[in-house]
Amino acid sequence: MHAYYEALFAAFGPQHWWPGLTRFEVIVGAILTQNTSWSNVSLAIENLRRNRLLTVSAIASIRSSRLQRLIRPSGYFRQKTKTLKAFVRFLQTEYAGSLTQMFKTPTLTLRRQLLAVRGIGPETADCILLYAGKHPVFVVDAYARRILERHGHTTATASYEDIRAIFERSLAPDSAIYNEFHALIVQVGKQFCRPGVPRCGQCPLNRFLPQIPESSS
DNA sequence: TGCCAGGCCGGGT
DNA sequence: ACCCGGCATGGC
Repeated sequence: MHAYYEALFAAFGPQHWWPGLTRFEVIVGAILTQNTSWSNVSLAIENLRRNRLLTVSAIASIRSSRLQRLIRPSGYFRQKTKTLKAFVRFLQTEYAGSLTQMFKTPTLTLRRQLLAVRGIGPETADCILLYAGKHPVFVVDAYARRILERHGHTTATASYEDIRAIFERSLAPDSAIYNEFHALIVQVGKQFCRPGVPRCGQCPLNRFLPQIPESSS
C-alpha cells in the first residue's frame, strides 16, 4: 500500500492532523468524531475549551447534564457523554489519571483495555493509540474499506481486522506514516469515495484501479 | 429537503 | 459470528 501513500501525499501534501493539541484533547476528539463530521465536533471542542474542561480531572468531575449540553453539537451527545466519563474513569482507576503511564502499556494490552471501555470500538481505540500515543497501529475507517474494495484488494464482507492487516502487513510499523496515511485516506475519501458517488472523477488513486470504470459499456 | 458524517452498542438470529 | 435498529446534530 505504500504506493498509495506516495500518490496521496503527492496529491494532497501533509494533513497535519491534531497538531499542537494535548493528548487528552486528541482523545476527546477521537470519541466525539464517531460517525460525525469534524465541523460538528469542532463546535463541541470549542465549548469545552472555552470552559477549560479539556482535562482529565475536569471531565471526571463535571456533571453529566452539563457535559451533555456542551458537546451537544457533536451529535449522539448522551452516548458520547457516557463514553467520555467511562474513559476518564478507566484512566483514573487503572493509571491514576496519567496518560503518560497509560501509553507506556504495550500496544496490544492497551488496545484490549481500551476496547473494554464502553463506547470505544476498534477505530476509536486505534485513533487513541496512534494519534494520542504514537503507537504504530493503522486506523481503519469507512473510506479505507471502500477504497480497498473498489480497488479489488478486499471484499465487502471483510472485517475491521482484515482491512487493518492488509495495511499493516505491507507497511513498516511507523506511527508517523500511519498518522499521515489515515488522514490522507479521509481526505481522498471525502472527495472521491463517498457512498453515493459511483465514479471516482479525478481521484489520484485512479491509476491503481484494476480497470478503468469509464471504458466499461 | 433529505442524506450524510473520521462508529458503537445491545438484542436477536 | 453476523445483522440490524437506535443513537443526534449541523451542513450541503
